[in-house]
Amino acid sequence: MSSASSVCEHLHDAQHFTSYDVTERLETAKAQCRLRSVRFTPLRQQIYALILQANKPIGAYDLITELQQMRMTARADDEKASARKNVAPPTVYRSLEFLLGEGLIHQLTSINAYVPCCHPRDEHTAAFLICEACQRVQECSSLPVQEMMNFAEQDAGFMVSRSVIEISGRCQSCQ
Amino acid sequence: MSSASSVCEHLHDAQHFTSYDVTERLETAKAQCRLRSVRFTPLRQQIYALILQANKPIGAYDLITELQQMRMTARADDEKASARKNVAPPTVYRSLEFLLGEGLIHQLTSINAYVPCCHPRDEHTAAFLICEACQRVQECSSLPVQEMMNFAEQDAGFMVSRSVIEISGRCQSCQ
DNA sequence: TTTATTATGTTATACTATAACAATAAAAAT
DNA sequence: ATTTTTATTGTTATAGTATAACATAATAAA
Repeated sequence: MSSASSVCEHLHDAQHFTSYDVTERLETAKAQCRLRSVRFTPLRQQIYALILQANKPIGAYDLITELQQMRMTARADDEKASARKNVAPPTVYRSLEFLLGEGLIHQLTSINAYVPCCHPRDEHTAAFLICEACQRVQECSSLPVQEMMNFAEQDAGFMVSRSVIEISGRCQSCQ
Repeated sequence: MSSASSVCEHLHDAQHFTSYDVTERLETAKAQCRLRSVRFTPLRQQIYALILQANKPIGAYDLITELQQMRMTARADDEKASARKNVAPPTVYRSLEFLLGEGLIHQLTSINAYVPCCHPRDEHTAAFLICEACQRVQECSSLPVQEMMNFAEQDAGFMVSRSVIEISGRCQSCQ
């Protein structure tokens, strides 16, 4: 069985494809949140957009920096550019929590970073292949991952509440 | 196929068994380090012993605290108990690095803690089942884990350098 | 014994994340 | 429409985890 259908890269190196992708995904996310009647606020959208645009795992404090820059340039248009305040950690951590809860992003615990989810629709246990060279991340929900979970639940009698499956190394194109 | 042989709990709740175990493991580790001609210094032994005795994942700063107490009580015998200095983070982190390198312990990245390895001999990719109720950790090198790695290497063409497979939940006896 | 190497001590700091409370904005109820 | 309630964001402070850089001490090699 080919694994192609169960692997999804988060980086698409053709730039036009990437930007198109972001808009589309944002719209999809908006629709999804409307359906669930949860509030996809401007802040949450901004942070989701930043994660989508990053094209690689992005850390919370990187997001803070980027948000800060967005706000600075936004205020520069106004007269009152002096009043630009800092973005504090809770501001982004709370939105990250929301996005994680809605299944729009994944947390990469082993490298303290976040990536968009490539199948935001359904609940799924995912494994991640993290390339240390090009920073690309492949999200896998393939058979072996499910077998791992089955092993835990059936053979070990374990009731899973959270799984962290993260494999670092070099991806195919970086060898 | 039974999974019993591929699962190893780190907590043995009969106390006498635990203490015996620690001594034995320490001796085994000493022998192993002698063979490899690496230095299993007193500090490293102390830290390894603390991790063995903990019977559950233990954090770096917990180790610092315990080390500090060990040194305080040790100095209390001396006259010069006043000169007891703090144990600083690098002191334990360096020993942890050593123990990880020698395969004597594992790092649980998702909970920032460390456990003894139950098969210190051979190189192995391991998964961990972490019980959030009783804190016990099961280390698994079973088939599904190997299949995960095979999937990454063969299907995805990935060259693995590090793997983090940590599943949290409730173990069989805690449901 | 001297020299080189390895390990530990020490100080400072970076990085990641959360607690607690205040202010604001949106939704629900009246 | 206005009040009341709820949810979100701002703000300040701090907790928790880890490493850099350099000094000292202990061990191994020459």
